[in-house]
Amino acid sequence: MATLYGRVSSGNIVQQVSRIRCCHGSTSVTRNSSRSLHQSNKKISNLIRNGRLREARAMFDSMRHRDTVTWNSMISGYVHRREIAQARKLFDQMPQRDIVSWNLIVSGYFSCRGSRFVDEGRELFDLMPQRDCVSWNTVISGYAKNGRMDQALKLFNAMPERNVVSSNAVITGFLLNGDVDAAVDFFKAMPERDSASFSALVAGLVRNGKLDIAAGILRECEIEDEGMDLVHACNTLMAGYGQRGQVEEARRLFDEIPDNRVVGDEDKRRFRRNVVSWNSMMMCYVKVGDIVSARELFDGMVEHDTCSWNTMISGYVQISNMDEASKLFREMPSPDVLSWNLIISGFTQNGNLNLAKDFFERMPYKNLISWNTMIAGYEKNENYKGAIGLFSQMQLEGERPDKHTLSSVISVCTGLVDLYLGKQIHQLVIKSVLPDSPIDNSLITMYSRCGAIADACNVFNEIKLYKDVITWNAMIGGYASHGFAAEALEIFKLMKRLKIHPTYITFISILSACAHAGLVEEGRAQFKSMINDYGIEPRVEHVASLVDILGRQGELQEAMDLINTMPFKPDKAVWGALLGACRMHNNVELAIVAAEALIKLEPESSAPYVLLYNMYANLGQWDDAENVRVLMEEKNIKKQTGYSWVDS
DNA sequence: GTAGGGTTAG
Repeated sequence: MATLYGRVSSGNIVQQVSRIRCCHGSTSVTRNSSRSLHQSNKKISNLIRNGRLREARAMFDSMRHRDTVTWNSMISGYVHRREIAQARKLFDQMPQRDIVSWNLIVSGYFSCRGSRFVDEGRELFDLMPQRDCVSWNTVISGYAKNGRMDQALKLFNAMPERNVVSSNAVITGFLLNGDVDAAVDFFKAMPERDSASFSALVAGLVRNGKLDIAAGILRECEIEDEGMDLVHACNTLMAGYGQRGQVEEARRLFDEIPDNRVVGDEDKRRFRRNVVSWNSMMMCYVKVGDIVSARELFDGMVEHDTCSWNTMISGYVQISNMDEASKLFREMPSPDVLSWNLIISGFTQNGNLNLAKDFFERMPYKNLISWNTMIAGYEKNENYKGAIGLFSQMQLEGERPDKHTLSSVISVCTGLVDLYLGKQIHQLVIKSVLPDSPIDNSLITMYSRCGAIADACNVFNEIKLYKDVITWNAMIGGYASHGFAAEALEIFKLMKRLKIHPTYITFISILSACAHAGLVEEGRAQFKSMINDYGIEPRVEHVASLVDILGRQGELQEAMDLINTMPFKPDKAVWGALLGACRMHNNVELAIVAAEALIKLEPESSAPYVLLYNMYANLGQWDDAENVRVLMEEKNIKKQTGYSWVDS
């Protein structure tokens, strides 16, 4: 049965909207209960602010009296979490909607990505019984953020009363679309600016890489807009310099902002450095690894906020100075989740899983990043069992894995060569994550490492989003390692046709494919093409394959010359390839050279001895063969499994 | 309880 005010979700929406009244709370409650209602509302909004939406909802459900503010608070909680369906449900259920309720639900739709939601939000805006400035600005900024500048501008021009907020949203919109000139022109023509206008402009310019334009405007306006608080804008520009490693530029700007530690107002400009200025400058130093300068700033600050401590800690974590990092962690007054996460990731980077786990278990509150850090830590340190254990524990505790979690767990499957588990995780990926190239890439690697080249191929073919170099490398590498040289070369051709630039890793796979398939001329040609067409410097891995290729063809001298002339030290793969070729072509002379080199690199390995022994035996030189065996015994080298004295 | 801008992170 329809209530007095109707339900917006069903029936003729326009008729129902006309019945909706705007009220401000209930008037029929006593003074006492209205006071407690006010208290409850406050509690709910506090819970929501602290991200405890579930508890807020439980409280909401248990309340006997609710007013419009109660409903609105709850809706805002869902809007914040982008749970638009839940928000809409409440909106439809609430007995009385005021203009805030409408603004909330419209903003909810616009902050969900996707044109379906944007259009729905607009539809609701058109249905609103009345609109205020906030309503208009919500929609303008909503359109701007979703790349629909034409509609944003249409509304901007149509709105009855503009304010600075509307204009600031337009600036942000232009810059999100990369329209730098339009943004600057619009900004200069604005009848009124506030500090947020500057922040929006500078932030957008920095995002578009126009740091010089931003610096110029700040300089110009310092005079023009005297008294304006430009510290936010300066901080943003500083951070922009830092992101690009331009520490000197950042420092110059930092030094230009009047020092907040100086007492007495010598400077005419009102704004001063704030904590964020110090933090940003510190971050610049941390980014380039200048920990000494960062620490100097840290010690010179008048007040530290949590971010200052965390930035400093992350600096020490970056240079693996865990003593100093944990010292700061102990000293800081109130570590937050990020501080804990930083310490944990620091310990895992240093291979200290026990300490990391220790901290992880002592955390007062974990978030998704905590779990991801710990799982990735286990994976990187090849403690696969630990990683899997945590993965199931996190799900038991109700934390939903995201793409970072799944990517770590896929790597675990790769490390364990566990196809069964890998397929399960793949199902989970399909269910829970949007298309993502890094995930697809690691799936390809996982499948091919597990020997399931057909599955790898399926993932590769079904990629809808975008195949990057890593995708191609993974697939080519998969084919190469399974001996499918023709397929590897085929998709390599396709990749080049699509103008994807190969990397040195691509050529490692290509050359090894050629070597294993005995494609001598192809291999030579690819090696040359790598250098001449793609300007990629050969590495030792490439040379190893080329030696292999040449050796198989019997060009042992050419292979030896290549080894002698290459600009880096040959490794065991290079000598191993040569030795194998010598064995194939019965060249004892070079075999001795290769074997000796291998023995020098790996004195405890039996493989070179065994190969030499077999060669002599094959040639009937039993005395020499016996010498090798005796030598092995003298050096106490045990034959490893997998090698046979009796060659086929 | 609703609209625009800034620093930290796996």
